[in-house]
Amino acid sequence: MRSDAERNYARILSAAKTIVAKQGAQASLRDVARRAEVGMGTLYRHFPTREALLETLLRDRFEALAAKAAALESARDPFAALAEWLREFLSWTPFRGLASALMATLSDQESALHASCHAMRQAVGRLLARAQESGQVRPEVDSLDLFALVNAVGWVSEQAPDLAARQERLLGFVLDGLASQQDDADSRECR
Amino acid sequence: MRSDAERNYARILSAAKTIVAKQGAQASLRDVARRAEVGMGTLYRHFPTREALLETLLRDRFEALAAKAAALESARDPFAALAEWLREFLSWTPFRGLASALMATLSDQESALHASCHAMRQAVGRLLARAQESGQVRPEVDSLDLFALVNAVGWVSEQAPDLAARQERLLGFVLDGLASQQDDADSRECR
DNA sequence: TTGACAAGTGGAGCACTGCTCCGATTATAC
DNA sequence: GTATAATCGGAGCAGTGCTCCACTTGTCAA
Repeated sequence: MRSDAERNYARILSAAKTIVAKQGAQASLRDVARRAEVGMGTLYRHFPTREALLETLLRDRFEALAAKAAALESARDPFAALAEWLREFLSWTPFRGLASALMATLSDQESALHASCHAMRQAVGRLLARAQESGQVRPEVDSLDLFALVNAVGWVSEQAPDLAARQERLLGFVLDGLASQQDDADSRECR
Repeated sequence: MRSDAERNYARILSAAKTIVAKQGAQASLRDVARRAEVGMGTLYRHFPTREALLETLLRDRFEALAAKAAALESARDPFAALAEWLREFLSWTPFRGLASALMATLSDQESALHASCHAMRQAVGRLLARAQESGQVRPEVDSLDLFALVNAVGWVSEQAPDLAARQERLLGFVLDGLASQQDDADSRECR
């Protein structure tokens, strides 16, 4: 890559990081270009779609989360490991619209983000399987359920500050819902 | 109201219903005006904000849901009543972006939608309280938790058709998470 | 050191958006 | 039939995503 191209690439990424953090995933790309002191053409040359830009911003973190999941696979308590990973996942909210972007990549195989978080999803899938094998999580839960619900909690947190403050609590409810249940609806009534 | 104004009001609402169902809450208002065969000025005269338009589209349904909640207050099994209401709530997905719009109204007291669904939220709050009094739902859950989680499930369903197909299932997990828990994390490990 | 030239740049331009404004129109009351 | 206030419609403004291409510039062989 030519040296000026490399410089611009870095400038764009840096500008995008700031602006996306402030305005969310729907930030104006013109604003990004402006802040990077670069033309629209240059921005689109380096990042042909908005998603490509977001993917580059997120890639490192996805890899780190995948690694974290891999490390937790050997933890003593599989359920606690799963819970820890989910908390870690949710603790990092770089911008509004992340949850939505992540859900969109599930069905869009072409998307840059799809490939980028595939490894992460696989790794957390193994965490889930371990928790199920140990009998701590309901067997009918699959990793799509898990991913959808944790993103749902993330989405709620994006909606308002007072909801973000409840994130831990909501995740707790969801985790309890995924955990193996001793009672069914009928026996619950008898308590 | 002048007769031509009344006619245009109805035309706009009818057009909005169709277009919002197709394009979601972010539908182009120009499209709505075009379909209603009305100028932009006319549309904005009747509905000064996009929210005002959505609110009018939703109002009837909110009232019906509030009534349904009120009716369920005398049900025999409070938990089943709550579950039934939540299922009813989720069964009606008039357009993409509804969940987000509803969450936004929570913090925005000025919004037309805020007033419009206040009664509904109060009614379902009473359903929740009954289920808690009967010991079927954890006492620490409040109606904001409930509203947030049910909207989160609704949001997930908006993201992809195969996720919409899991709506019942996801709601089930969430409901089990809100239900009174017999076991804590330690005892779960022993099973 | 100097061209040659591909690689890279930047911004004008198009079609769209939300929203405002105001001259033209029209339903209605007298 | 006319006065007039209510209503209408679309031009216009500032913004958006994205494309296109004339121009500039870094690189490298001569």
